[in-house]
Amino acid sequence: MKSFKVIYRDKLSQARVGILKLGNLEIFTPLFLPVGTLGVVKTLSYEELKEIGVDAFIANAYHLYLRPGEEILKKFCGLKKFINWDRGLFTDSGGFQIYSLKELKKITEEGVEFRSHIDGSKHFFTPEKVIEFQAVIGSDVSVCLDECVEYPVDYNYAKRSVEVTTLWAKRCKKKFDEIKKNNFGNSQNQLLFGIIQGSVYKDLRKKSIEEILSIGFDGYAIGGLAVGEPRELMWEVVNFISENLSQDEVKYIMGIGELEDIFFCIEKGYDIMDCVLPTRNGRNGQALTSFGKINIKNSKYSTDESPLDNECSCFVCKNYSRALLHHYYKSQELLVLKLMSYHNVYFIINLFKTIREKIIKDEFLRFKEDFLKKFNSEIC
RNA sequence: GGGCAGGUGGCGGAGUGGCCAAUCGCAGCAGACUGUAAAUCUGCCGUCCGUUGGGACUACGUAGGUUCGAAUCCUACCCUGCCCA
Repeated sequence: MKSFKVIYRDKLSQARVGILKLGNLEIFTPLFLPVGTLGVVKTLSYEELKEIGVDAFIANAYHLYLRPGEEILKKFCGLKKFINWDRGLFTDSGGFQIYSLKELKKITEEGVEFRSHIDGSKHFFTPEKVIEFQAVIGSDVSVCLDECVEYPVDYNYAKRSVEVTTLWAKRCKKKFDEIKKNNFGNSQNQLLFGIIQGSVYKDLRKKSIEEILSIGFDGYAIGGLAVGEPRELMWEVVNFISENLSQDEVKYIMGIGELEDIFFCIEKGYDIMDCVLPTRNGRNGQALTSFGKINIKNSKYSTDESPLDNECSCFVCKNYSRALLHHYYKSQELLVLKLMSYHNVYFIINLFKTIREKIIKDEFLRFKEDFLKKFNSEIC
């Protein structure tokens, strides 16, 4: 029983619209996942996420392991029950933390030892443990433990990380099947995605694709991109991977969130992406608008009566002027963090919705061109 | 009227003869952020010139003085706070 089905393919590009089945849920792709590392999309309530139209978000196993921790999640029968969220939930394995917590980790073939960024305590994560813990979390989609390497990284190290990632993927898959058989965990229909690594080296990407594909997963995630490499290089790799991955599988490109990159990836046939940018940048004062990005901290907005984006219909744009948001930001009024996050998530979720509509009408490429032209005009 | 403490860049507050255009914090100005150690981080922040190295000018209450050299020492004055009368 396949959990993913393409329902429409763009005639002019590889963009497609699909349906991802997560238990009883049916979610349309291309899908954008806001990031809710600790089980919450920072500043936003679950009611607000639903109001915006968020179908799924992604939480993080490493962070949830440190707090609230396994016991609490077991007690509440998983994260979805704990937070009372009945839409989609993805979890990341902690592979990204191998990259982002690089001073606090020690990696071996067996697994990875983290020193907690909270109290310095040591924790050893094996592929099996990460799978087991994601079962406890009860996410709809879990991912394998992988080694996300930084950029630049030398070829030999990248090669080794591909090997480790493959080795771990096999162990993850084995543990996952075991868990399914024993009916362990808090998700009846959890899926497991494999992760492809290989940095910017095409032969390594190819090797990783072949190895991960041969293990066989419910979907395929692409990791290790958008970690500092030049955009052109990233696009080249994105394109290469797309050409070498089966077009029938669901493809999840991890960590992508700049609008130009989102359009590029969708055009190349990727179905799912996630990013902290709408929320993090929102908290840092940046708003996405139809006419480009604006930084609400800038003094020029102190008297601006217009909304963040006069083409946006979110409640923030209906009720709050740029001047007011500027005032809140300058006064460190906490409400602004929510308002900015809300708008940005709304903006991007809405954009994905429009993109799906445009794909079905074979207007994706034209829409992409028009949208980016306007977005880069920066007349806001 | 007397005593004590003090007056430093938009504010707070270091400095107490050369390394001082002056630590630091705040405020201000701008930039960054791509599977969140992020309500974070970085840069600028006397004026003018220079892409950089740097240069010129004006400045530590006011006015004088000592000194090769003063925000720093001396004199007078002005002002602020506290205490006494």
